[in-house]
Amino acid sequence: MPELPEVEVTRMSFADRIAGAEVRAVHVGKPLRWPLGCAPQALVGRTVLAVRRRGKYLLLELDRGVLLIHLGMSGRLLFAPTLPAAGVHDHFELSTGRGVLRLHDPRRFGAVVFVPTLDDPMARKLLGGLGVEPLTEAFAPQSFHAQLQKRQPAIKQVLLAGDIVVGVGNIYASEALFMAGIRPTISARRLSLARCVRLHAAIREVLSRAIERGGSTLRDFSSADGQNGYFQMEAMVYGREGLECRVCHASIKCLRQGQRSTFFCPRCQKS
DNA sequence: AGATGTCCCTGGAAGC
DNA sequence: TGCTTCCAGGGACATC
Repeated sequence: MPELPEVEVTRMSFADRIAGAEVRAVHVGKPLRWPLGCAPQALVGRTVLAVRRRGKYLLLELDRGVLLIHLGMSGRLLFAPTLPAAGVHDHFELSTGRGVLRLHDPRRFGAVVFVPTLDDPMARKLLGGLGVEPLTEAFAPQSFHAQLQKRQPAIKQVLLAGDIVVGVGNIYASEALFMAGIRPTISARRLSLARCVRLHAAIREVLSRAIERGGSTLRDFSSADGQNGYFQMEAMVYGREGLECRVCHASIKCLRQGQRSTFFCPRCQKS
């Protein structure tokens, strides 16, 4: 399940290599989450200028237009000089002068959408509601606190919504809340400034550490250069229901919030 | 408008 | 062993 770290690691693994490449052919497999938004053939002849990231979206900037790529939860990008013939789960492929970029996505929650510019309505729909980037200066403790003050739902769900801060998915939300000592069920508006400061730091810590480790959470994650240098994350709480807390040895609990599983330590994390 | 629930999809695990 | 059922998850969308 790619969260921000996995998307960023993927980006870094091929951005420099694909920059400047001209598209020579396009292959489209089964439908993804949304239609491509242009005829595949229309991409031929365009040049990839850069690969950027916004939240969990990759932005493949072309000399004319942008391809928005989302990995959904089972998506994986590969970029290599050559690749074997496309299989049943390979749903989008750009052949370029520098290699083949392929989206492999068994569950097809992913998306590849062409937009002429980022002002395009579709681009605005997908990117417009996103919160600040957690690893930039725009993510500041005071404003984070001020935003949370306006939200009634549980802090875990507010983090997942992604409209205050992007990139914190189900796994890292549980981990960051553990690191900050905050119970996932507490209403966001009830968090003191001091606790928001700790949560802010925890989110940055968890995400940046995961990026350093090469995208850590995934059992099946590999970056676009095929490095399966993934680590099974040293999760403190995620997926550890019934096991001992690594800090206090209490039994880790699991509950459902908005159809998602949340893991926490009942002793380390206070309401 | 804010909060909550539903759905998309399929591989793998668990249950019978 | 082979079937069925359940679960995972991001996030747009529908509904209250």
